Amino acid sequence: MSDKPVTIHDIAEMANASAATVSRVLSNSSYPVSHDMRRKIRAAAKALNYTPNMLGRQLKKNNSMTIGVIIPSITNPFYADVVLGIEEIARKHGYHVLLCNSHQNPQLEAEYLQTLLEKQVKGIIVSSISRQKDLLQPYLAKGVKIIAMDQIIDNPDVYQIGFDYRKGAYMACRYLIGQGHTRIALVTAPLNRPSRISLLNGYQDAHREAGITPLKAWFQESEDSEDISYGSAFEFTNGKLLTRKLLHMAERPTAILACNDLTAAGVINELGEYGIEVPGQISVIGFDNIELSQMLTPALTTVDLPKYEMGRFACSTLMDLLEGNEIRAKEVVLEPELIVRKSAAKLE
Amino acid sequence: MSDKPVTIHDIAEMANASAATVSRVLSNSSYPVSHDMRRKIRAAAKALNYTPNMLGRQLKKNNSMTIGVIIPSITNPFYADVVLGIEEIARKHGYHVLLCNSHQNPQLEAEYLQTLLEKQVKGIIVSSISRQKDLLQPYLAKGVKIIAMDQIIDNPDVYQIGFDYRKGAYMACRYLIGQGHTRIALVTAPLNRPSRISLLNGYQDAHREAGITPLKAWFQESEDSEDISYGSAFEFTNGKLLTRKLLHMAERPTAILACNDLTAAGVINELGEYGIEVPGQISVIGFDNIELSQMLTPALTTVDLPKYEMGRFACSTLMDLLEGNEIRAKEVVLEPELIVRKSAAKLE
DNA sequence: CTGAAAGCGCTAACAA
DNA sequence: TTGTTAGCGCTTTCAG
Repeated sequence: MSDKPVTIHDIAEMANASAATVSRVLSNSSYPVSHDMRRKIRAAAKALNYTPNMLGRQLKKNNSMTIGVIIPSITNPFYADVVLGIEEIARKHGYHVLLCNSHQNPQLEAEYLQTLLEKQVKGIIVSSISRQKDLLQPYLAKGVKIIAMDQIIDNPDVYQIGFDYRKGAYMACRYLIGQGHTRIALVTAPLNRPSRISLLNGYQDAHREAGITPLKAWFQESEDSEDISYGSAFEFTNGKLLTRKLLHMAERPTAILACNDLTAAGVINELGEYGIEVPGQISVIGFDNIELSQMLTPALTTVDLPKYEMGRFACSTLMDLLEGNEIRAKEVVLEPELIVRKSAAKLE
Repeated sequence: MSDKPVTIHDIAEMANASAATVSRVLSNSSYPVSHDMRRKIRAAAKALNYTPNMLGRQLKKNNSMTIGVIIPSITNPFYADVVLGIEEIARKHGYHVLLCNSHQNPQLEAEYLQTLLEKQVKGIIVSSISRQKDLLQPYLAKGVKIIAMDQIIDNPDVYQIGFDYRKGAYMACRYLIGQGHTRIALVTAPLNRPSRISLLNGYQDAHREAGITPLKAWFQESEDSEDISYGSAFEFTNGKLLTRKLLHMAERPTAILACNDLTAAGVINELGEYGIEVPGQISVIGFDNIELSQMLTPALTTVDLPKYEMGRFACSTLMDLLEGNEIRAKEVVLEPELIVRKSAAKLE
């Protein structure tokens, strides 16, 4: 099989043209080429079963038409949604996406960043977990455009797009309080990200506003662990573990807010194992509104975050940046929305 | 910011060396270079904050060190797992993965195939949904190595790796029959893929062997639809719809086997809405063993398919192929395993 | 051990 | 309208 691959020179020869002319027609340049020549070249290309070598073009044009996307894990449906949005926009602009799973590993994240640069990527969308502030500086210095998604990065040259986690948690708690709940627990993964801290703030704000002081013990944070890498089962298990702690307390809460739907699934599951009815005895609210949430029994009341839209928005902004268009805003915050389903109810 | 990017020539100048020598040390060639020269070049590279341009190297070496992966949708956790496995192996070999979501769209699949080739990818792992048999032929002719995953492709030049769906369904039915069930329904997405047909065969084989003839109406296949693209909600809804049909029949089944866990989730959900207890009144068994299955209530009894392993295996084989190693087998079938949880029980 | 030179496949001045 | 030429950044003979 594979002989020497066909190049524009082969086509040139066959069509009695020069490589330049071939390039002009095959790359759809606006450069004038006679109709006849065009035809001959197209025919030759087809006859030889020609496939353009983008490496050549890209090297010449210094543009790989590829963007990099770094996320913690594609196994998390939250990110799968985001990536879908990114990809859609990228495709529309003729860009490809190099997807990198950092597996919550800062080392890996740094490595990927480097490789992306070597691959001549001109733009990167990243949901970073690195706490290292200046990790991105060398890349920015080289002119790479960077969009931070979901996780804010403290750097004036980085475009930011995220959700209002505070407001989401605030809305959820307000809702519960409105339903008569005064004993609301917060079950969350470690507060090692700004988003999680905002979430806690929303929880506190809603309580303060209502003049309620929740027990310290109702705030349950799972232990910080490095290798969360593999799958959503980790979050689920967290939800179970923390719920168990809650149930072993003298003063049980009547409602539980979880930092995400996966965790909420664990909460509900554990409550089930203790024979506690949801929402009859304890109400549960999740966060994210991934598709899982409607599949649970009872269907999960949760805070929707427009994940797909965030992906689209992040990528649109990046495209604007790369194409030299005007940018709307350097910092964008997307609004959450409370999705009322069946897992939270009025306190009797 | 971004001036002219730094090249090996800049380094050569600074280190009083030639570009050739710089290349040799920076690409870790085994070519002999004096220790002193090495040091100087390394120092210069660091001083100039040099980043190699892989496009140059790859064009020269005619090897993009990238493989392509085409799957229906990353939003389906089944594929997310597979991709994780692929990526792990690719990384180990210094390869990158260009991930493409075909969205069940044969047109898109064909486009991606083309782009991958243009990007000089030398190997592709594909879970194809195209029914067009000779789609891959031109690519194979150009020497691209292709691995078909999960969905068998009828082409002797394509390496195949898949699951024994027949056996999985057979095991599930055997189990149910062993539990006293004789009225087992099969709820499935359209039989437009070989895997689904195998699944039906397994279902039939188990029945035949037990001397049971299931009602025709217990086989419920959802309607063929083109744009399933977005998310797992589609499968879930399918499960609900088909279950509803089942429940409106005079002769209800006592057990339901679903073609995948997402569908099974829909089945359980719909049964719940009808006030039917699982597994008390109707048993349910899923397929795939995605993480969702342990989060459902009741925890789903299901047929595990080693997804992650399939990804690893597919990629290992591809790496062997690309590195010119001996290949173990052209066709590999991975074994399913029944995971007994709580959603199927003895018929009282 | 080091360097000069050619060239991977393509595009873009510049000439004709 | 077409062709010639000179690279994009890198590797790799082939000479020294």
